[in-house]
Amino acid sequence: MAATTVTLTAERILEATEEVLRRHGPAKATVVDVARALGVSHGSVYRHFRTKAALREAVSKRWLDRTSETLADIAADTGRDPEARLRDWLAALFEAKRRKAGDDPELFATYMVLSEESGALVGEHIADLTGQVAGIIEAGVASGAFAVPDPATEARAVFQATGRFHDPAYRDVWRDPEADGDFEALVELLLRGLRAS
Amino acid sequence: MAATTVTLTAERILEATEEVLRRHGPAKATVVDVARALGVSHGSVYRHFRTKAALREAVSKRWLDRTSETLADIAADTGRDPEARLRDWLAALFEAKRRKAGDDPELFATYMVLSEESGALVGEHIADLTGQVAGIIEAGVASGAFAVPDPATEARAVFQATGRFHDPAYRDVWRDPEADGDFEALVELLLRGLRAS
DNA sequence: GGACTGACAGATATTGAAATCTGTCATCTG
DNA sequence: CAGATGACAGATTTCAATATCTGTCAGTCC
Repeated sequence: MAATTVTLTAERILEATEEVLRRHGPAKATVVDVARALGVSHGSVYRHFRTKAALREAVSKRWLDRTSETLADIAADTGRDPEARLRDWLAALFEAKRRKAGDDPELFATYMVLSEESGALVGEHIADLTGQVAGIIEAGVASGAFAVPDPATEARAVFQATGRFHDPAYRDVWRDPEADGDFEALVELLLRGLRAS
Repeated sequence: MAATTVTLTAERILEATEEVLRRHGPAKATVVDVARALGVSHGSVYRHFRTKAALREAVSKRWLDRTSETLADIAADTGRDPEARLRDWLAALFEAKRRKAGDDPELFATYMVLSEESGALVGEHIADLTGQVAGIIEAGVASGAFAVPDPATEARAVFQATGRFHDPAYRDVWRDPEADGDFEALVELLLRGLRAS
């Protein structure tokens, strides 16, 4: 009945899962739904992903990695002033999270249930991002723009201090018009703390 | 059967409600339970509090106010160095929240459901605390220890930046042994940002 | 008469039976 | 033989009946 039977790959399953999640949300999306969307039996999905949790994790990882790469581009742009880079990097992080929460609330919700069930993956993602910040701060210390004893520690502090603007738990305040002003004020305060005195 | 019939006051009801909440938690505590604990009918409770939500709110307000007063003492101690005062104030806030979350998890949970349903009360509490921080920063500006354009804005930024150490949503990380080091590093970064350069 | 009670209506929560889902695996198909 | 299937057991979710709770109020009791 089917025309060309395309091979069932992990990639195709992830694509379909994302679509199902977008439509049904994490609470109601089942692997049976995913299989139905692909026109295969759910047993076939289990050939590629050992559990439903693994599938959810893979979807979230892809999603997390996309953010990470965009930011890495900013962080790695060594031609630019470290201070401007850090400012942009933090703004890009805030903007990315805010946009994703607004555009795909259901997918975003999936990511939030993930945070609770799979600390490891999220932990790695945060370590990755913190590492990017540390890189920018190191460049700033090298150029004399910043003066701090340990860039890694400061990076952690900066990341945690800005939690309100990237932690999913705060997604509701991102819609508040005051959020942008608050963000600016906080970033300036942090930059003053990093600068050489 | 009862010995001396004591008058039923709002205060006594709050006391009993706190006890019921501590034992049953916010999800299972009913006003019938509260009435039973006091040996009265639940109709009597409604004479003092118009709704269950109002009762919950009153309990939480008392609870919030106690924290507020302790901190106000530190903030108002104008004899001391503003920098040390801010450091202590933030540490006291963190410590108070951490202790409450650990000692009375059920009461703490009550406060968390309150945050979601009654933004106004929590908003006032936060405005109060932010005001205390602003006071300390103003003193610092006056003494020349700090150099910032607008103490109120900086106070907001400081309060938001330290959210990880006082926002109930983060109660799980407060148990992490790394939390104290993270807190110290963040406070130092913020203080450097406030200091005159 | 003012504080309290308890019966009541409508809203909410609990419960247990039925439906659905997850994850496995013997079997089939190309 | 590699990949897919669908029947199955146990876990989880859904749903509707039942029980409990919230909030009101006419009436009781000092």
